[in-house]
Amino acid sequence: MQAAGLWHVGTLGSVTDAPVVRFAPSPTGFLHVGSAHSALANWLVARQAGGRFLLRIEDTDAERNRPELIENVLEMLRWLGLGWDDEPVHQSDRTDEHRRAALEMAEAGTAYWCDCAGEQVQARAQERGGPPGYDGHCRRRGLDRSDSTALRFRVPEGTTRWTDLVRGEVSFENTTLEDFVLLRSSGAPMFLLVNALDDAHMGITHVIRGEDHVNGTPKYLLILRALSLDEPTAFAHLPLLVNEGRKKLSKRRDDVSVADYRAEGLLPEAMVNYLSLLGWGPPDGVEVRPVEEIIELYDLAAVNPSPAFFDRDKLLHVNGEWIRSLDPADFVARASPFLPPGDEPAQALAAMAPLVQERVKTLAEAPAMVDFLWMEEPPLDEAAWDKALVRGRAAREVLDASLDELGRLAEAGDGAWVAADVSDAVARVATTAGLVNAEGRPQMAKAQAPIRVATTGRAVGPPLWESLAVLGPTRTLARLGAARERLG
RNA sequence: GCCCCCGUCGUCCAGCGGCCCAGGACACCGGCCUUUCAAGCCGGCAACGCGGGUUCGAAUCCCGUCGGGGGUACCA
Repeated sequence: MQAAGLWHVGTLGSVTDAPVVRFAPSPTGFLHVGSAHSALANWLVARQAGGRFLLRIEDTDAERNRPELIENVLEMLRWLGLGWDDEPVHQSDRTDEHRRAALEMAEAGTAYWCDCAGEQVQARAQERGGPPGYDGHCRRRGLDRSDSTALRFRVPEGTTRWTDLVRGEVSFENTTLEDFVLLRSSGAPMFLLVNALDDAHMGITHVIRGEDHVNGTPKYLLILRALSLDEPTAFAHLPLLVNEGRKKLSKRRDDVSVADYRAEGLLPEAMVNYLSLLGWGPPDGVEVRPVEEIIELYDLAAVNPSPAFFDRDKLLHVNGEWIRSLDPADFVARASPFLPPGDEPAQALAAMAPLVQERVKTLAEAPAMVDFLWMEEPPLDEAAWDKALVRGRAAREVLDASLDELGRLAEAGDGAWVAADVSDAVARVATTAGLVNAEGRPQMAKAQAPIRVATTGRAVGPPLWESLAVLGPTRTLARLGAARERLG
């Protein structure tokens, strides 16, 4: 909340009191976690200060543009709960406007036409042994527009600086900036031009984006100044999200698709919560908390400028906490897309929900915890069978005694039984099978193992008494009998 | 190469000149609890890159150095 005052610093008056921010994805891939991180920061700032969070689709690259991906981006933002204001702006709709501004610069002399081919530029750079990049060859040639000329910005002398909310003062000597291209020879406007123009057009007050845009910022600023357009009141360059090799997260190497995380059973609350923790931490140290609180506490000025490792383990931990905090009915509803179709799986999960919630880190893990309840023959973990039934001590005795004790309980129970009675019966089984400790107490851990594998197919799972209570006497006894037979 | 940014436990975050022989979280290790597995609780391991300065006093300020990253397209 301390940061609230920041919105007013350097503004000219009451008009810009509430921040106007934007998320500007280019539809060249699925929304990835790095973009989501930026989108979240923008959204938080807008929601915190009663501002507006706008969307702009940067679709000016006709080559790589994949319109169908726009829908993925929007869907993921919706899933994350990062709702936007107004209709998304499509950059490609404003091309005429962009071109007009570029021509205006050509007219004013702040930009000039250049017919150098890329190879020529490179060759000259190599020849003079200097740094690669454009050398200003056409600066004074006074070329006219043609279908083989690109428009380049005439970088002025001086120093370009700005105050970054995350990084403090940042400055560039303009001599280190090359005369970059504004308009391709095809007439298509370039990213930097379009980006700056559209931000001005949309009245963006706070440009919040990844650190990879730092180097483009002086050019962005220079363009706005050449056109006498209003500059944003603040910039914030967020830390990059990196992989274990400390490299920027990339689509090729890393698991970055938000859609994939959703498919893995991450809760959007957990995703947003975890993302907020990269580069920032709440002042009170409470990490897992509702987004409403994060909105209140988030502060760009407190964001750590160094790169942050996207730690899957911690993400999963946060997700586990969120899953455990869910109301059981809500948990079942959210996990249902991960269940096989039909009423049975849903009912099985509902019957065991609280016990399952405590044991999974993702929704996708839930079905395997209760599949023995709806499957006629649950998949058998051979290693578990071998350990508990073949090599396990007194396995036959346990099964025999179980058939006996649980059979008696079933008869008394008239088709159903309760967990406490199952527990008592297994205690008697342990004693019968000789599984007792020095004090003569039944060793429940040992006794439950063969029964668990025989009835659920696995060595681990939810508490057995409750599991068998839901499974019911008929199926429990049938499976115990089958296991006994298989053992021989 | 050049430009820019960054540098506290393995990882994320706290620390903004004395409260720090550095705190929390994840991971890891041990213990307790316990019908398995989890969860929970208790405990442990583990960091201020290095060198100079400034100061009575530096993780905190300055300089340098080393290291890492990002950018350097008629991609966005």
